[in-house]
Amino acid sequence: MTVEKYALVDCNNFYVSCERVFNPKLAGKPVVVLSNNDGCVVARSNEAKAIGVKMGVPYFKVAHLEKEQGLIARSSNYPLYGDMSARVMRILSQYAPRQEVYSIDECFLLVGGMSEFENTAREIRATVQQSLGLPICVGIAPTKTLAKLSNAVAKSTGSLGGVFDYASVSETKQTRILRAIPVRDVWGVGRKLAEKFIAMGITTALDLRESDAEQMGKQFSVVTKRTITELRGTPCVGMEAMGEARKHIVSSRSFGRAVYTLEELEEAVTAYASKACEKLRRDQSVAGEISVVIRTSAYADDSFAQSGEVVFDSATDDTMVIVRHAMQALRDAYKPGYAYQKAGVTLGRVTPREGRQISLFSQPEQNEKSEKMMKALDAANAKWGRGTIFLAGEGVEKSWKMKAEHKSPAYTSSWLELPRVRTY
DNA sequence: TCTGGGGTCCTAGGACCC
DNA sequence: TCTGGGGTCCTAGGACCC
Repeated sequence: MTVEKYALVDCNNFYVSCERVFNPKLAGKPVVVLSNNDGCVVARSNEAKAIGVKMGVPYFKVAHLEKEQGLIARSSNYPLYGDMSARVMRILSQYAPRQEVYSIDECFLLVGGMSEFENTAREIRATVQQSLGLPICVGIAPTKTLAKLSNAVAKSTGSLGGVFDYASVSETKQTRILRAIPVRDVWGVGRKLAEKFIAMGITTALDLRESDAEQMGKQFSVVTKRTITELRGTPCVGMEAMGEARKHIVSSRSFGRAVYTLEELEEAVTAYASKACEKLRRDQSVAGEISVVIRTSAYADDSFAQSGEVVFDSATDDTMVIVRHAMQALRDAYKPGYAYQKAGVTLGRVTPREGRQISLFSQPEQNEKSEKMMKALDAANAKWGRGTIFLAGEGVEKSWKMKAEHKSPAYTSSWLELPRVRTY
């Protein structure tokens, strides 16, 4: 019988590491990458962690560290991170029969039948460092939940050299490891659950492992029961199939300043809906419904949010049709007199394009025409860069656009922004 | 002054049906 | 005024993830 074995490979401080690849001056310094709109800290170098910058903190609260401690902030550059991610994942995929890309910076590998994956993991680590300049860590264990924890151990214990195999240590040692991990740090235990667990006296990963799985399952949910079972070494969360299309597609952004008028909201929502449609077509899907949300700052005392929805007669991927529905949904939601800070568009009832239901009332010529138009639009934007062709409704000034004041160039995905190499 | 964005899954409860 | 029981489906909302 083969024992299940999972490896979780995770890039260290991924966004910061990507920035450092193209800007070596950032090495060894406290660096953070900010969320869209330069709002919150979403990635930190070890040096930034060391001077006390917390994950998710609003940047204005730590900006004083620029002067005091030499903290460096970068705006997020998702085209760069996405491209680097694809390169890492391609390399990793070569080392195991099955790969599940779990997020932009981590993936699971199913390494069940492979003996001694630990050595392979070290080789992977060296390869990624050598070819991309990105540091990674690998956790290996009989379940995904334990692989996540093992990865954290690999990351926090310098002497391990970035790789830790849970099964390679004694049960006593395993118990000691779990005792040192706060229950909040277990995969699947969020803030709310952690509060409840702690109130029950379950404060560590070990406490959770030793709790009554049946009883906890009844009291909370099957998710909790699965987590407990996985902590005991019995896998219940398998590998997800790759390439399944999303069921919802969201495009939302905060504005760089407050927005009051319907006209400006129309521009923003047109832009967001167009972007969602691009994702939709890339997935080879069609959508049957759109909802538009507009909101004021969530942190204001009188915060206000309203949404509108439109269900389509037939599912479509046509930007112009969808934008028209989006405008309807927006007008349903809009109330004058508010300082809007954010708008978002969600496409719902998303299904594969193949085998979709065509409305009884639509004309085939119409469909063909729209298909050609969308193909041309996507091709132009792929060739000459996003935003080469866009609907006039997006507006040209876009004065509501988000802030990105510390942005690095799109080194790997735009011909105009390639890094320059100087020789002497 | 300044607080992200994009997903998934699970559950409870209502609607509806026989 | 009295007034069954059980099943399914759908949706909204909550919790989680990175």
